[in-house]
Amino acid sequence: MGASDGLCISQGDLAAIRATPMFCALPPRALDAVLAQSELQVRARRSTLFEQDEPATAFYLVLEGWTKLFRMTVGGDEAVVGVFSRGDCLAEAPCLAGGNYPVSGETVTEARLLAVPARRIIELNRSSPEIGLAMLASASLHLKRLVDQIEELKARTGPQRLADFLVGLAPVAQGPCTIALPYEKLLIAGRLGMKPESLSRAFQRLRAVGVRINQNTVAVGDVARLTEFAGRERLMAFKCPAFRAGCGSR
Amino acid sequence: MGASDGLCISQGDLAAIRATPMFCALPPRALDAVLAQSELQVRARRSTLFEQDEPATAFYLVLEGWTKLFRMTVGGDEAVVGVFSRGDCLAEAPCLAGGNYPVSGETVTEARLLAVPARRIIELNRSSPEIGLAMLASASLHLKRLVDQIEELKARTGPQRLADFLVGLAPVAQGPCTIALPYEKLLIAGRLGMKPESLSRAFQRLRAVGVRINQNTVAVGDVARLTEFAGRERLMAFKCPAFRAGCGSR
DNA sequence: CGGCCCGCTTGACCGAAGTCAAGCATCCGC
DNA sequence: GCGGATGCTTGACTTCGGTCAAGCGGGCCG
Repeated sequence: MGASDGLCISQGDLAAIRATPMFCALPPRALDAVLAQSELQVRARRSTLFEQDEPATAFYLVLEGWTKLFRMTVGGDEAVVGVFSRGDCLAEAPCLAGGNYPVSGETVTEARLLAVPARRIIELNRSSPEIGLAMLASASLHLKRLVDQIEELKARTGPQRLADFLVGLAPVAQGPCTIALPYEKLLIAGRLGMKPESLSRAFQRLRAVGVRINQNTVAVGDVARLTEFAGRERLMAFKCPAFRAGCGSR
Repeated sequence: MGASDGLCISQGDLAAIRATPMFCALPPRALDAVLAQSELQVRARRSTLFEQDEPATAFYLVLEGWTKLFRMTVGGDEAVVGVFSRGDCLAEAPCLAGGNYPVSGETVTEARLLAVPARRIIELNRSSPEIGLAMLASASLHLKRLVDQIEELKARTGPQRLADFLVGLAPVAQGPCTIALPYEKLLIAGRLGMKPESLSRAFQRLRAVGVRINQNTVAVGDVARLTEFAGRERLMAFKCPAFRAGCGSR
């Protein structure tokens, strides 16, 4: 809350900030003005950033660690809307639009964040209108991600969503690789819209397309094969004899 | 494409435009400037507005009729992302952010639309920065709607989603009412993330909470009861003996 | 009028995924 | 080391919802 605290941002963090869709188009003077208003926060795991339906007063840029956005459902379990890491921006749209947060936000690991107060940014918008467009660009990206998620939920099975998730994590586009799961399986399950039990079984099924799992390390035989599996038409994936054949112990 | 065509907008339409989250905060001079650049379109049913992955050059404001946003899946069927009517705004975020359309847009009935070219708006943003914030407000609303949809898909059954849909259409918050379905059942099914067959069955199940359907007219016994059903915890809805009892022919 | 197409409903069937319960490993404090 | 919490996996069972196929009713055209 201190006013002009000597906000000390490392060179590396600054580079990350500048790479953001939200800040990349900003002229340096405007960026400095934004940073001068912001606060660097270090948060423990499971720390609440904001809660759904609260008035949106600040948005966050993740510098290190992982955070999630989610909704509590009537049943008491949470519907995860997104999981974010370095360079991602949270809740900027409702914040600038002057509404309430449509979701709750929480850290899932220890995390370093940049908290940007809304009021000041709105004022800044008057003097440098690029800010408005930059935020719109960021919001537009979020819209796209949500649409992606809706499409996945509507048109793909659990194992396919998992395959897609792994492909997104893979360092190469084809050939073999190993992947370290970035956060707990419980959260991965939430992110993919299923229960932990289903995630377990989804991993089992992916053995048929060359995926081995051990603890939180995943070995992929061929990323291209995974990609193809993720995109294959619903159900066809399991009806096809070629895949059925690979299902036995091996 | 004619330049300064005598863009003739009725008083009623103008009122609708001013009621939009996107244009309501705009000073009259800026609004005039926007309208001067825009084009009034009358489209037949099933007319394509834009296609997914095309560069976004214009956004649309619906003045009359219905339009939908959707994605084609690999399997060939479409995942509906939203259905819009008078006063709703389509695709403004990617348009202003200078990206591609993340979805396809199409009219589902004959429709009257205002098409707003992107380039000119971006220029206008410089002289009146409120435009940026206004668009952000609109984008923020869309984000909220998408999150709502994700929550529904993840946490609710088909009949519950249908109940929620009907509640949104009902003119009262409690007591009996009748509702005319605004568009074809096929599209309703898509909007709710299910197949037409499942929609039929969902209507059947809602008989147990006092919903009767006849052609495209729905009679609701008590909207409050529907609302309660929509929010009830997953599965509980069908396990509860009180509801089971009402399931027989009656 | 008769034929046809289309949108919708119904029934039979099946696969996907949630629930419940048990089992197992790891990590932690005492 | 032990007891307990936590997170993950497995199995048996159930329900939801998709698929396929048939049937029905209305509108349209020849």
